[in-house]
Amino acid sequence: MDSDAVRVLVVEDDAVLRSCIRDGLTDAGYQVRAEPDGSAFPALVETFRPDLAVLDVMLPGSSGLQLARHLRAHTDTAVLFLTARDAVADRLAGFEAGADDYIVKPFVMAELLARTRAVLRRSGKLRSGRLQVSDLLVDEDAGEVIRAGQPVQVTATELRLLCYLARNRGRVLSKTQILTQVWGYEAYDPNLVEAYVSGLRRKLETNGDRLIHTVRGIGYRMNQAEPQMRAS
Amino acid sequence: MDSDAVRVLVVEDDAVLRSCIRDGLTDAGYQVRAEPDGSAFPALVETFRPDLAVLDVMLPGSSGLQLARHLRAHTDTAVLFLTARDAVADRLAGFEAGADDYIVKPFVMAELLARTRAVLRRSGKLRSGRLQVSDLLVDEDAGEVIRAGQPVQVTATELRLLCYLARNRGRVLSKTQILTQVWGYEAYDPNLVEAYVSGLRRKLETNGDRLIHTVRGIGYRMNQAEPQMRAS
DNA sequence: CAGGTTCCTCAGGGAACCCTCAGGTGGCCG
DNA sequence: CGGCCACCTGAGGGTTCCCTGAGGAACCTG
Repeated sequence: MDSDAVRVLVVEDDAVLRSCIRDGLTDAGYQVRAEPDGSAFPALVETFRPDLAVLDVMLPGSSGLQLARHLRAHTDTAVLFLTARDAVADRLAGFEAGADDYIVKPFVMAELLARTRAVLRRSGKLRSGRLQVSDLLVDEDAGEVIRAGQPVQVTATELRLLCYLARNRGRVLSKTQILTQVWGYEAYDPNLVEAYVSGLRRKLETNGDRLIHTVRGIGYRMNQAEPQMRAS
Repeated sequence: MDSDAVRVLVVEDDAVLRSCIRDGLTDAGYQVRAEPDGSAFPALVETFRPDLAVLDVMLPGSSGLQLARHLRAHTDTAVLFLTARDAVADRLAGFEAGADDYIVKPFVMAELLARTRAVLRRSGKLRSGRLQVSDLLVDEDAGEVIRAGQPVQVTATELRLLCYLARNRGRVLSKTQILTQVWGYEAYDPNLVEAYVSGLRRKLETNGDRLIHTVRGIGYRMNQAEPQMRAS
């Protein structure tokens, strides 16, 4: 359900180790996809769009090095190798293929997590401002709003307001609150908020459903994401 | 040329190892400053402005961890620890202090260089290789820009700006950010950035499509041209 | 030293945006 | 059912922001 989470793609043929890594990364809050081999790799990269790939070097079928080169050529995905081969030449080959880090088995999960965090921090993948409410995606870093897959153009002020609402989704926000937090005003001009909510609604609620709810006499509220089946 | 080189600050108390590292990094083309301890550290950070710091953890006087925290708090300098302590807890403490990588002695110079390159590439400090955004190809080393197969001549400043935008594609960059990162200014003269964006657009957007998007009230953004195949 | 290129500043025009206002709309309560 | 009040929304003025051509200063280059 955390679709604003950082996505990690794991490719490891050892089943025990694979589920171990998956659980560890999942517990750390990442959205994880674990594969036993690289057969579906290019397609997965397209659809899953991982921020980080944790790759075993020795894989049935194709080498992890090939996968890394594919990532480096086509994407900005970070690469972390995970291997039993401890020779210096192997490590150099890994970095040559574009790795960001290289961990030798056996390892402890804590170090994998620490290195994962370090790599993600450096590559700017630890997203701060990226919020999702149902089919609305607000990317504050990119200054971009996407509704049902379609990008929507909003102004700077509209974006600030939308971010504030999305961050506090599920809570009712008074107009005074909104004014002080979004505009920094002390003054109280409720119509300013009303006007901007109106503008946002016109741009976002094209298919009729209500995103920003009016709570009469109190303020506005943006609903939580629909209660879907929580698999995890 | 040399003032353009990547700067590396080494702090290592062992004299033999220190000169060994210095020579290796120097031969690799870096501008190196080597210190036996952290006594002059804050001043050096100010004047030398290193892109990367290679720190020994065990130092006479202050710990390398303290130096790393100082860097992390005040600068964007990358940190690479270099230590004889091989316990997992030590490594975790290193990453906790904000390290980008952690190498255990003894090591071979080739691996230090490989990891150095990986860290610098990720932190955007390395003028490495080619950046590709849709049909735009930027070769920072050769100072070459190719758009739709046709070479485009750009000046040195235009190239730096273009690289910075391409490296941070997908996110909005404020003019202040651009000024400090591309020009190194503290001052705020937005028109300087506007003028150069204007020039780049004239040279690059000859076929009408927009490469550099202006996000009014916020800054500029170069889109990462990837097919939106996300089936929700 | 002359010529060319590059870097930066300046200022005018134009467009986008922010906010206000006023009339319209719809819910709530007597 | 009628009045009141809160909310909605289209229009417009003032302002800010952005683009771009022109030009001087500084820097190579021959």
